[in-house]
Amino acid sequence: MESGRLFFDPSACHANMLFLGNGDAAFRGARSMMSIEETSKRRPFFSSHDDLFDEAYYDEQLPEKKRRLTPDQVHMLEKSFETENKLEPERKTQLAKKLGLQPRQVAVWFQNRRARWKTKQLERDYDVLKSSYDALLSNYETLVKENEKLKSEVVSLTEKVEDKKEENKEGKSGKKGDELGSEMGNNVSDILFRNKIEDRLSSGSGGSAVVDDQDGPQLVDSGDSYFPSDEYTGCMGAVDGGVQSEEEDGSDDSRSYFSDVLVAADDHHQHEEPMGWWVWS
DNA sequence: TTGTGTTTTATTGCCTCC
DNA sequence: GGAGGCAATAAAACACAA
Repeated sequence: MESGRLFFDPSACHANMLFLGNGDAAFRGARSMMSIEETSKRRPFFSSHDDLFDEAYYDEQLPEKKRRLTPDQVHMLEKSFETENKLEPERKTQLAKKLGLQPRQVAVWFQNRRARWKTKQLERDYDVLKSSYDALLSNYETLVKENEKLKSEVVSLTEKVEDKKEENKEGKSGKKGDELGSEMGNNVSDILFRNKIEDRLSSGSGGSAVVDDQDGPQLVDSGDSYFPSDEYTGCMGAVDGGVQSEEEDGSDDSRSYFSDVLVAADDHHQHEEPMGWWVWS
């Protein structure tokens, strides 16, 4: 990208917090003035904060290349980032003074830190979505199996009914064929009805929405939500607890990176209930 | 030691907001 | 128009296996 690079000059910083001044604009204006005749001399990174102001060192090692911040500096920046991930000018100046850095460096650090946070957030969002998808898929597969089972039950009972009808036609039964058929039919209805009730009770749902083994879950528009709320909440609760962790929120905006998109999609589908579970607090 | 992959620091250009 | 944010990118610093 760029042909000439600019390097932080700690000696200049030491002398006067640098000619760049406080603002990024000043930096941007002034940066073209800086030359980059680099030396190949390098120094690892500061081993302590005091090294920053080790004049003797800079006298012999100028100019400097890019170097890492000390663990202490990083720690303080992290703490500051945790409380607020955006940087007002005053705080930037204060932090810079406190850490012996240029305000520009502090600003850049925050910018990069926000980018890292965002990347992590996307990873977390992906994990959440994937777990959610897996749970739904498994639920769907269970329902499909159950559906198959019930269908075969219906087929076998229907066959029995037909057999009985046949028997009756041949006069081997005391009951009339129509009566028997109707009786058996009622039995089938009873079984199906009971199954339905049990299904509702056991799943806690408002009834299975999956009525056919198509390519995926199909919504039967009964006026209910597509996903039974308690079932879904339970699922997401588990997912949520499992995935979020590792990295601090570090911001007042610590919600799912996808939440806006999902809510937007939700609106688009005229869904009445907010998909609150996409958002962690 | 060296090659390679990852992380961190910094720059550039574009965009938005006031 | 200036200030500041972000995405994309460069390049130094670092880690680590071979």
